[in-house]
Amino acid sequence: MPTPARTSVEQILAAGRRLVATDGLEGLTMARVAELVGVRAPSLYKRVPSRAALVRLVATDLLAELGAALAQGVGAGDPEADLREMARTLRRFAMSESSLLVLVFSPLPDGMAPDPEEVVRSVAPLLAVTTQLVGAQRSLPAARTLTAWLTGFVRMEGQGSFGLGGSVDEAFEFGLDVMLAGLRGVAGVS
Amino acid sequence: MPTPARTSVEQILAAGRRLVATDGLEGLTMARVAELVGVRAPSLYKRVPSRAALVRLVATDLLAELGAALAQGVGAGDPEADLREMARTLRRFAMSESSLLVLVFSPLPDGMAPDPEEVVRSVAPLLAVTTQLVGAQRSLPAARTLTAWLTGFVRMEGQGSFGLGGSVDEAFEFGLDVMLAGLRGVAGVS
DNA sequence: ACCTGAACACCGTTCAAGT
DNA sequence: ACCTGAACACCGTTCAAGT
Repeated sequence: MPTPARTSVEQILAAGRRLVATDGLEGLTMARVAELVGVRAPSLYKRVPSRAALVRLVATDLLAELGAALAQGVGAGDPEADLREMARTLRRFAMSESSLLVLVFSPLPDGMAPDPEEVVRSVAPLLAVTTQLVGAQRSLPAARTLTAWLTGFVRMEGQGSFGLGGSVDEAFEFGLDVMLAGLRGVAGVS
Repeated sequence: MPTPARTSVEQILAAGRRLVATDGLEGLTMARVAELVGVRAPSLYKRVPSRAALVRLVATDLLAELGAALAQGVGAGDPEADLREMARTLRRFAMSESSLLVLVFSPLPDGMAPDPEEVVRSVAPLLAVTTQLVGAQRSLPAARTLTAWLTGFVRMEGQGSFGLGGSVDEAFEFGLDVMLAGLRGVAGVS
């Protein structure tokens, strides 16, 4: 006699996301997720193969959101303006979801890292802009330089690692100036 | 009747470090540490207040090692050469201890992050060089730009996030060129 | 077909009891 | 003074039993 489903992957995902946001990654336990969706822990395994898979689901979900935000701010202006816009968008996103950042810009145990395909997709807008800036041959190292700086920066900011005082806003804009001046410089030498 | 100590903080620290290196942070459990040092888990609490404190100890230890390596390569040449040297030293260190990287360049749960004082000390050589490059007023944002890029890069490399092919060595040297050209550029405008 | 309680092997941590 | 077994409250996960 089939009994009706009492929850769904969507509900479980939302509960997982809420727990990571409020209590960090270690706050996402199967028992607490189950409680939030109104079911017992073993039932979760009908929808999700493991806790690691659930973490991965939340991370991928978050990354897709970031990718959508990035893609939105691209297109109109010149490449430098586009890049500034995207960088600020990424930082804004990271700050608004700072408690979830651990899922996207940090190393996760095996099996919890977000879907690599989604990673590539979310970074695509950045790669498009660097191609315009430094040409196709150098676009890959340029995008890597840019993403390394960006992810390093937002992780440090989200973690509160800027402990020496001074304006973090200023440091971000300064960094943006350095990146653009530097990309201009190496592009000119080519 | 006092019984002789059967282990030490040093042994416990070494065991913790070995476990993180081989099995990641989650592989460091009190039971396994105890087994490695030849004691039962409860005895560890005579030397170390908690697992979190032990993780923090390992992280601080590792960071001190990095700081020593950085300080070593500084001094002789011009500031740009010093910076290149230090950047490569940091990357080499990160690669050689890639499995321990999670302790130094990643967000850790509260209470596990390395001693902030040690963080400041380890970064001091970098700050000294950026001061020479861009002047005292801009040295803080410059150092932040640099460390953001460096930590972002080594974390991505250690995590294997450079999945699109291409030479990672080249991307690092390219990034170094961008940073130096960029710092030169903004310094000139001052 | 889904949900449940019971169970298993693990955690970190505390503590009374031994020496 | 240090070490230990036992215990506690928690994990993730499996599974037979219920509906």
